[in-house]
Amino acid sequence: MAEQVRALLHEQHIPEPKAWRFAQVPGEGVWGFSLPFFPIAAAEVRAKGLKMPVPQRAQELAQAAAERVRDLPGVQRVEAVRGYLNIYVDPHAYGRQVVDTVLAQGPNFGRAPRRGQRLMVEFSQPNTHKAFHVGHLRNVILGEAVCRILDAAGYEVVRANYLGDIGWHVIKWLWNYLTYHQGEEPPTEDKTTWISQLYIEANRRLKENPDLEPQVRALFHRWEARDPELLALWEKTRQWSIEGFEEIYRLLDVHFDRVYYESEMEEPGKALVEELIRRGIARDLRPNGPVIVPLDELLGLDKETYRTYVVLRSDGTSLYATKDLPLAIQKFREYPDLVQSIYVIDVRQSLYMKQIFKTLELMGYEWADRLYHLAYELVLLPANLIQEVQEVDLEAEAPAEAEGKPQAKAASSREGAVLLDQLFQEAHRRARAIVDEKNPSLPAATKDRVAWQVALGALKYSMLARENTRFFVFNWQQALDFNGNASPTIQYAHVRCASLLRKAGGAPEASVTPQHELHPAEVALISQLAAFPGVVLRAAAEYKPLHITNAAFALARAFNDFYDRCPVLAAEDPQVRDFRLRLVAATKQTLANALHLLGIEAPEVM
RNA sequence: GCCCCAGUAGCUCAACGGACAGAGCAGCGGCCUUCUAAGCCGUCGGUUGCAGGUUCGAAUCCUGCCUGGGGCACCA
Repeated sequence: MAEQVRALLHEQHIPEPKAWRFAQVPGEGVWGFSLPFFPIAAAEVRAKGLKMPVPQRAQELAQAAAERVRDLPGVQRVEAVRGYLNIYVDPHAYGRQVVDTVLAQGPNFGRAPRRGQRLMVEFSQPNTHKAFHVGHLRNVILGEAVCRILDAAGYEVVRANYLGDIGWHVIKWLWNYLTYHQGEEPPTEDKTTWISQLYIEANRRLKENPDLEPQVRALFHRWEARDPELLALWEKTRQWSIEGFEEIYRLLDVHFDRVYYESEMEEPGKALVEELIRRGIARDLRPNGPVIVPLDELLGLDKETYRTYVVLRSDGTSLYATKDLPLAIQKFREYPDLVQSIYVIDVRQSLYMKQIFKTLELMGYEWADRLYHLAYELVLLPANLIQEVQEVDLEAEAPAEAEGKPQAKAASSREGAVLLDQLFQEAHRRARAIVDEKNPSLPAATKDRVAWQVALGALKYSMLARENTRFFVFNWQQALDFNGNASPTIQYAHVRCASLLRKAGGAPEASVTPQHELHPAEVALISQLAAFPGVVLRAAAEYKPLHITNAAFALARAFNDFYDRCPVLAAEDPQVRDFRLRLVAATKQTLANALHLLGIEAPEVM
């Protein structure tokens, strides 16, 4: 269709507008192409020196084009309005085509052809021997959604995790365990909470009694000396942590293809630092200073840009910075064909990430320009939760906020509060209460399952339905708001579709061309379906699940509107009924596909 | 001091340089003997932080400023 119009315009020597939009024309209940003629008009006025307002010339051009396009096959109506050429296509043929496409492609609707390109997404990156809390949740949910979206956009995605399995926090935990909990085992369920309690306890003991610190330092030396007994305990307890994480990942429906360990990067990292020094990229200031990569100096930049990258402590012990270099290299060694290596990491690490990338570039790795930092903002805790946090937050410093200032505090890794288990249980409790209220006749087991689908969906959706780089202020009410622009609205639309299809015994398999005059609600719904594949590509290109949540919500709203206005089962004309049933089936499929990209389940009943 | 991000309805947020800046929540008023009311409709609500600039056209791009948050050598 677009091709035909394009060819015709070309034939008639009418310049072709640059921006092609296939969309509903504002205010109209039908759809078509919308072409603005302003750029051409502007160019013309400039070139020929016409004394004429651009909008007027645009309108003239649009009108001229309209005359030519009018008789094309498939074109139902053409109009030139305020400089736009609107070409309306035959809604019956188009409606059938959209519905047929969705139903033919099924779960693949919205999925692009395979590109034969692989990329890696590193996300989650929890520390072992520590809590996993709401602050970590956004990372996991975002990372997983981005992976699913990239996969749908045709990439082969390698999901990578990077476990912080060593460092002072681990040593502190081990010290507390050895000294006060020798021989204890975690519970079979919710290991993470147990582990995190021991960590909080370790911090409390050390804060209350700083004299104990030499014990911890002594333990660190035993670690450095690779004391076999300590190593064995470390491995065992680390495994508990990992099992705890797996519980959470299972619940969130997240998996990883490759797990890297921080502890494995320590030796290679130190070796790399030596190489950097040898090659004159790094400067060794030991023992009076650290090993640094003076990036701005090396690049001859007068203005502070990359600043100075510290790669090794003055005492020779390693930093995160030491280990991130070999990690990046290891990834490309294993997967040389990666077209991109994405790091889902807190926006505060932006400068640090740039330093890593630049250093790798200076080292001559040709893939350095394929590294990408996907930044996201923190989850904040509002004032009413801070109190709760502080009760268990014995490591963080007391907040010194002024009176009257909006109080929000980052849910940083030091804080134990709002653990995931607590959050999930509360979410489930609330969702279950609503299921009981809305649909009391469901069997208890079904109610329970639906409550999980709704609860997790609401949490995931609330974190994805905003710009990655905007703060997410956590509060129970909003995170678990089941109305409006939230996942239950979308799930509910899916349930309504399922219900209609159940009652009808499924949708007709054969293609149906609607003969009736389509209701504006039907047109709007079909438009939403047609837009979905484009939205997926855009979400992938920008790494923004937000586009998917917006599209899913718009689709759910369009469906609810349709549901309210257009009888399906009760339609008098069997052909209308058949077409609408197929439309319902297509909507159900697209809603399910969209929810899947967000990692959210689509219930059959709720 | 340098750098990054944000500032849009009372609140939380959308909006590919394009048509009248849209949703949800909260408020008010309607719609369930009829396909699940977790829904739908109506209504109220805006000088898109300020001032310039570019453009036929700016919430969007550029410059400056204001406000808030964050980052800047051995934390992770």
